[in-house]
Amino acid sequence: MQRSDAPLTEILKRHGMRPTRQRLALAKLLFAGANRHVSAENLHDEALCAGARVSLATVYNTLNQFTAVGLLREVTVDSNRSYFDTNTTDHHHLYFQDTGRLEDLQPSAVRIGKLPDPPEGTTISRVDLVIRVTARPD
Amino acid sequence: MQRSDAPLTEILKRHGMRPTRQRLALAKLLFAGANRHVSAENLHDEALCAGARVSLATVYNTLNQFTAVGLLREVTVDSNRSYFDTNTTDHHHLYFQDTGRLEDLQPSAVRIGKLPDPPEGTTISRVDLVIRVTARPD
DNA sequence: CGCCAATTTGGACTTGTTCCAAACTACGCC
DNA sequence: GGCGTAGTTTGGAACAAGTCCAAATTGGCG
Repeated sequence: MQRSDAPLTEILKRHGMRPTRQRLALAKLLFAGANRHVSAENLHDEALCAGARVSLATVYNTLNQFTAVGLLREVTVDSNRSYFDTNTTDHHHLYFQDTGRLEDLQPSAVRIGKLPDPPEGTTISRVDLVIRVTARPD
Repeated sequence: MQRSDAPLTEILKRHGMRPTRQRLALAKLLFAGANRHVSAENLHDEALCAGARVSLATVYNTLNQFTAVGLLREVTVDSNRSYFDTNTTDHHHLYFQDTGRLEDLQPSAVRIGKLPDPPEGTTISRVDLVIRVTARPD
């Protein structure tokens, strides 16, 4: 509860969430280091290993709340599982179909040259581009 | 069983599948008219309404088989449900987040100007681009 | 016509996720 | 520092999409 949790506490408060033990533990795992891609089960396991007592239900709640306030972004690459990305800036993804691994692409790595106008009465909320790769078949 | 099912029968055979009553009925719904996007439940309902006796399990089997042989293509836009697209040519998608509606974009509507090289030992199997739109908030 | 492998099927099962009511806790107030 | 209460957490039930399975059916060939 000491150490550098202060900034995390601040972040949670700023988004209108109480800095509970569980949210802090998850936030620490998510935002402590480099950007990451996690699934709920995935993060739950990690939390337990790290000694945090958090239920799976809370992990789901928290991921959804973080996403709702913009701390996370959901990435749809697999129709059986949700992935959450700690990188909420504009970028695209590289997906290894064989392993399920997901990586960010530098925004500069992809250039979209032309997009259609959105249909009348709608606005573009996001443009997702996913490059799917498999092990070379040789 | 008469009429223009002959071509459908042919298509099934050509892909190593027996032209069963169920597969023919589903193929007819899928390939008779314009390109479509369907989910399993969705197509099952439609088949029942059209008077075809097909179980949901068979709809799943058939969609997966059709996809495996390249008659359909799976589109991943929603992490709770799989969509299948009868348009297997190269193109992208427009997704109405409010309604769940999915539309094809003309290949010419989007131009991807630059793509990174795939990592060593992998090949790009597909590049999926989805434009997500919502009702304009005004 | 009859056989056999391919197919279909209902129902059980699995997996990912949400729901719920009861227990717990952060935090403002005195 | 205790208290009260609204916000949180939780285990377990509930749900939904999809797969599996063993038994029944059927297409196609001889």
